[in-house]
Amino acid sequence: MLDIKFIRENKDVVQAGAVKKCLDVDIGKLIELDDARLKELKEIEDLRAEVNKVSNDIARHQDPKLKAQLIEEMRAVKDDIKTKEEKLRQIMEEWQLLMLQVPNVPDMSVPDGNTDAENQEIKVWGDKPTFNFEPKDHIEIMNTLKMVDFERGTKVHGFRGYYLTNDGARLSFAIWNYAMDFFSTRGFSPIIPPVLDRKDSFLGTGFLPQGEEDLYKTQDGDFLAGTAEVPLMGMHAGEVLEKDILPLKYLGFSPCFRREAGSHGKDVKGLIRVHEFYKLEQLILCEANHETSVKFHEELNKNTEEFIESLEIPYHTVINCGGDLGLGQVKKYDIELWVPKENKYREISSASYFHDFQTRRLGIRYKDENGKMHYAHSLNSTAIATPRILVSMIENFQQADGTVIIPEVLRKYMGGKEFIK
RNA sequence: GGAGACGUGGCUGAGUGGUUGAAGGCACCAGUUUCGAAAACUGGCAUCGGGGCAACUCGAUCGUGAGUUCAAAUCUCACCGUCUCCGCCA
Repeated sequence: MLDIKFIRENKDVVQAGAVKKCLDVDIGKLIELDDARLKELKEIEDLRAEVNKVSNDIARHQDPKLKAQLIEEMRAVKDDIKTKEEKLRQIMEEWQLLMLQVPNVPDMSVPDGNTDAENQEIKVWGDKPTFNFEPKDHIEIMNTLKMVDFERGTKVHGFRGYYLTNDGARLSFAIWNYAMDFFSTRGFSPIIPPVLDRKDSFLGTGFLPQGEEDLYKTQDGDFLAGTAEVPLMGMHAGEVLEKDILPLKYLGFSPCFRREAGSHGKDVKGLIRVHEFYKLEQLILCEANHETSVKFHEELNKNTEEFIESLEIPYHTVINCGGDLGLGQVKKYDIELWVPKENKYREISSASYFHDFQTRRLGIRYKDENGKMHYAHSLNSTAIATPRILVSMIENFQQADGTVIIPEVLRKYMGGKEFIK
């Protein structure tokens, strides 16, 4: 949610931002509607002022005849207010709907483009492996090593179901534990949040109202979060934070549920796209300052890059084009890992910042030194997602004999083992 | 799931229809005092929106949303939440 004042004062900028994000939003129409809203509001407030004033008079006057007369007069005014309020209610309904559709303005540095195909590579790291044998895909390797069971996964869960078994499960724990240690040294407090959450946090983070079809919904009207970002942001909703606790840096660990509606034909095999996975998520709430947001955004992305580098997996980083940005995102970097058998990079991480887009919806504020209220800024980035990371890890580190080298930093979490065999 | 109690500002806590945006206390900020600090004293101290250069002014907000009334923190209803007891259960 953007500030309506900001929208009014920068309507060309906001409209251009929507265009850059390839979204069809009519800012002119919103402002017309807002004019009507303000006009109606003013009329109602003036009438209320009169009622308030006369009501006080009624309380003070003793003369019963005069009282009765004033009460009668106010009855008529009240009817007038009711009519106007109904009109305002209708305006507000449309106004709110439009306001929810207004996207945050992308940063200058965001490239133009419609889809992820137009994202721009800004960094390449590591050497892609060369094999002196025919490399296999992660499905075949993991099946052979009894690390995964897709058949039974599908039997029990259905489409996209999987079991991680034996070293598949062990390797997952190793990654989580290693990530916990790695990110803790960078000032992140670990949190295990609830992922079965009320609607509010989804609205606040921008996953609703758009995107409902990608969420699992319970019979109580709650939703299963597709990322810990939802409950981590909801955590401080409606709060006024002490400025000196900022920045807040959280490392959320949670299962993630995604319906993947509309991607039925995509990535139908393997561990790339599943309905249920686990993710460690970095999240920061910081003071409302663009430079600070930018600084932390770079830091979040660098954290994940360095985490991947410590695992020695080749990757590249892209800056997402306007059309590939979410409604609230100002700028986003994706980190993509090399997947040898597919001969391409696949997304593992996504780092973005929002300015006060989310915190305005959620009501997360703090007071500055001068006692002035501000909405905090929010940012988040994947730390690491399992089992997706296993795809590139397994494929990159496979050997001719079918075994897989365990990255050195993970070995102490795997009982000192060097290979999965 | 059954029964009951309750939800007031950063915290605590008065307030059960009429100048109550809300007493008192704590915390916080400024000043007086002090070499400095503490204590004491004086003053200030909610948020959101509208109008105004400003002083200021108008509206809204006492969990949330509706309702009754000329007038609601106070009455009614629904929802959300917290606590206590009983039941069930990991």
